[in-house]
Amino acid sequence: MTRQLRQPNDESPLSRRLEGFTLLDDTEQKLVERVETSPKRSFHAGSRICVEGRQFSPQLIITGWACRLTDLTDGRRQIVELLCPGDLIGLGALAYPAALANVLALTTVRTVDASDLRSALKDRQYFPRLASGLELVIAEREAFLLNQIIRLGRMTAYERMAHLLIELDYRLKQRGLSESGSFVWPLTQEMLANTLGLSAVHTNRTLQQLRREGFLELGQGRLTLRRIDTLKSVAGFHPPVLQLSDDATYD
Amino acid sequence: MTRQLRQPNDESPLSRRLEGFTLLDDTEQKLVERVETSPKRSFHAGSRICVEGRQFSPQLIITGWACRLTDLTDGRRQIVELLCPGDLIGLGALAYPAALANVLALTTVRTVDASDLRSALKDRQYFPRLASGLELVIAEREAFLLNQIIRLGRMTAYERMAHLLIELDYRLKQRGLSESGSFVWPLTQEMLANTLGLSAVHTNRTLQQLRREGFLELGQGRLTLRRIDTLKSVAGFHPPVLQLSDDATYD
DNA sequence: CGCCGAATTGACACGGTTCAATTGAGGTGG
DNA sequence: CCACCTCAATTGAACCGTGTCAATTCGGCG
Repeated sequence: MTRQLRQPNDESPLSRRLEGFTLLDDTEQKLVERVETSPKRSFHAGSRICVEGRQFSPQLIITGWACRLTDLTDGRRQIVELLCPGDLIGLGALAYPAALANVLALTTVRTVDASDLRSALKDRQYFPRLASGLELVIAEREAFLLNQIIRLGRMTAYERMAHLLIELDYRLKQRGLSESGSFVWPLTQEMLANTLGLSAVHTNRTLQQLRREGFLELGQGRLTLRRIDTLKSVAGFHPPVLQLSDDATYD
Repeated sequence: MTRQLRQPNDESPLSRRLEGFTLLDDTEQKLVERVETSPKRSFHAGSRICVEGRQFSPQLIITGWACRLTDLTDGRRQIVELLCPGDLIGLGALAYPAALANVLALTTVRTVDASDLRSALKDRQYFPRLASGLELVIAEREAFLLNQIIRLGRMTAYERMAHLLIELDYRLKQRGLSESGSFVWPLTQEMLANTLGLSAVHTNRTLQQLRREGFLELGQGRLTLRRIDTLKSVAGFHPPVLQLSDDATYD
């Protein structure tokens, strides 16, 4: 069974990610492909993929964007992280307990069951490289959570936005979903505001400033970053340093 | 070998935490105790426990406080999470790669090697309950990271501070290190500011307001929270909902 | 063509920052 | 045991980044 040629918008975002992290053997590759092609669960925009405090089965996003968010009692709302194709839900701790936050579909989202990936993580001896790869996926996710904390805690609105957009480009590129800084942009300015910890109005103004300065273009559902290198240094963005640990040479 | 009576400030903070999560069998209990009593590594206040981008071995904090932080190029600094006795460093992803952020000792810190705990997590079949307990520890840590994001993104200075202090009380109580809202307080106002994403000046003023209103007392290295229930509702604090998942009854 | 949610704009208020002094408290050496 | 040093805590005043409120415009879709 030969590997199929991949289309620019194919449906194996996780395979792509893992390719960048580690070399899987044939069995592992097949396993991931089987997971990615298994029957999809579909959620329409605005529906809840999982509910805070309720158990749920681990899932892998194949298409569409979602987010994890928390609502405060008075209507304030914070998006904790954005989830794109290739992201896993509920694989952080292995035997994940209840969902720690709501997960909301931002567009139509299709997911597959990721229990088999969880098993591979648990019984790492059977699929050692896959397990290592998934651990890097998890570690990378943590790095992005830390980024979110830095953004909200110590950056100006302008820096926050630049930093987030660069991070998104970085993440999407890994999965073959961004080319030369251009990717689909399904986010409402209100959602973006809830991600960046800003008001919708100020989000709008900051977006305009970046546009005026020629750092980004927005149109028909796509966002394009220009002069990314300049932007990166403005926002102080550094890709996370991830490497498989060599168990022997710790310190 | 009978269980020793524990002093209020004993050196088995992780055992205490795990007791609250899951019931360990004798072997597992002994394993944890062996880890906790193994030779300590000592760090003096201000020294780095691990450096961003460098590999490090997993460690368990036995005494003292530390923090994970990131420095921006221009001197701004954000503390990502505070680490107290009973917290683990470097167990997030199993085969943790490089450190994602610096870890700095805020007081004198003594740690032990936690490799054996990591092994228990990896090969869960040998110590299933311990592994489950550690997974809850990891999940709880994630919940606190999410809390940090909510605080920084959507709360006022006043709420942030109340929320953080309550969370700390909650965490320390689990480990037998806080009684009726009172615990050691080694943090400088500047460090607190770097945690809350505020300036040191405003941190000072907010602290004073809480004091004036009778919500907290600070003196000789201890912090005491008063009228915690009121504070909890002011800050909207809810303890994380953690439960061992029952693999059979997902949805 | 008309509707509705999203994007945009302007004016104003305020939470929090910055800068610059001053006070306080713990530690050290003479 | 006091004088001194240093770092943390505290205070005041001016400034400014963002939030809020309230319209208005735009854009996609039935």
